[in-house]
Amino acid sequence: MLNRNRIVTAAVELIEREGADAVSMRRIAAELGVGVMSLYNHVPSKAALLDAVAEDVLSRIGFTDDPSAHWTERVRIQARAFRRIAHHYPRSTMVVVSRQLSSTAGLLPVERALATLREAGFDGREAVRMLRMFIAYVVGSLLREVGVTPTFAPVRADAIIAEVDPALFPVVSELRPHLDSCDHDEEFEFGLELLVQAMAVRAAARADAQAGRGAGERGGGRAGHGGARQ
Amino acid sequence: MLNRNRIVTAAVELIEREGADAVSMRRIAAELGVGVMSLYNHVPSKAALLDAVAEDVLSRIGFTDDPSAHWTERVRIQARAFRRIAHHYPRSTMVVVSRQLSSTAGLLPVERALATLREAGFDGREAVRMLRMFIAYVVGSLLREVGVTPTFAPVRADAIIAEVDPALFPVVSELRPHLDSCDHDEEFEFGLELLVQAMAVRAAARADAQAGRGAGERGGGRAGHGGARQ
DNA sequence: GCGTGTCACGTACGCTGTACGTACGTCAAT
DNA sequence: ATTGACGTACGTACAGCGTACGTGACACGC
Repeated sequence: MLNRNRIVTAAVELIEREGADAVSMRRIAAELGVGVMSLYNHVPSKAALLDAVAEDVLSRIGFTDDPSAHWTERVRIQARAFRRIAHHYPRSTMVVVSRQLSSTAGLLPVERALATLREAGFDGREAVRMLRMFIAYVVGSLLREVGVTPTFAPVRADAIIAEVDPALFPVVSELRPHLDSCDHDEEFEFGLELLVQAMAVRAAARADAQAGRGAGERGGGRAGHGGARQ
Repeated sequence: MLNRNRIVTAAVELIEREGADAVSMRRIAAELGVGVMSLYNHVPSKAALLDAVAEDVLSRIGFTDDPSAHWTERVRIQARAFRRIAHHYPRSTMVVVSRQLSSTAGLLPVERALATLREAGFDGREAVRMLRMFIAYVVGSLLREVGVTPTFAPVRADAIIAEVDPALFPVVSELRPHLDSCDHDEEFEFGLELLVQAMAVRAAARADAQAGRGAGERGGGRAGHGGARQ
């Protein structure tokens, strides 16, 4: 018996196996051993099917939230959970990312993330902003890692190796070794840590401000801010 | 006379006017008043044409680099230049982002960015990492802004407004006003500022470490770090 | 038995990218 | 002046696409 779930699963498998370009209704139908039009009894259109694929992948994000952990660690864990899924379904991730989906799938991650941020001491407005910034970073990173980089990220290596003119691009030329290689895990963790620390500084600044003016001038967040601005 | 540039330009215009889905070789040919196959005298395939589109858009990034400005401000300016282009060619930006291109177009931005980061005091390895992190954030932000959000970012607003169950998603439900609205400029600047500050803290920490151990324990970046970690 | 629904299917239409053959310039060598 | 090569534009043709539509097989409450 054909049903929506079987179709979506077949689509995900096909995407991972042969890439998003290989996906066609005929191909999926063949994969399932049914006629093409039978699919349309369960899925209104190909676009809707791809939306369902995105939703499906997103819903697979595993949550092992540990409420006893420090909020900074919980943020890291959630970011890594997202990333793990993307690595498990790399090609489908591209579908997720390049598709505007309006469903409530993946709302659970948002709920958890916002709760964590509220716990960290941010008000609603700030929590949402932090979340959006975080998602931007994670999504951007995945886009690079998963192979569909905007540009120049891990760089095509060998292909261009001799093409860069040191006179025109001295810095790029000098840093080529670092540009050519890219340890995705390290890079991700580096940015993650930077972001978490930045958030923590903000949180500390908030706490200071709320704790009253008296001790407000102590070193911590304040000095960090000053150093940053000048 | 037909040539590659006219074709690429027509493609970009068509994408912006009617969306990437509307792009077909026949459509572009019609737009230029030529036969379909004539295009193939100047462009090897549709995929190559889209690569050319990406390259073209990327090369339009305007650079008003001000070497006299503080490096933090230069970072902001470069990020905003990237973003401006994306807003000028929103639909083409999606093409840029969802396409692995290996050309050296857009290498100039990289050169400038790396130079700026070196100037800020980062070594090669760190500069590259900072750049990658930055690109990830900017690209992720643009993906959200340009309309093809991975998920839940500005949220489809009205459509879901009643759908969220406050019992299941208390925090999302509570923060709905903030989730529904999204001032892209503000959000972008918020994340940008956070990142720049985080980078500045890192740079300051580096400077401290290099300046010798004696004054290493002074307030600034150090205290900021401490606060962040605990 | 008989409507009424659901589900798988086949056919058909208009679209796609592009391989291939053709026809018409222009330029170089004869 | 004639010839040949070459580059460019074009038309035709083919395989594949998404999907609208109609048909037939089966299960159900009456």
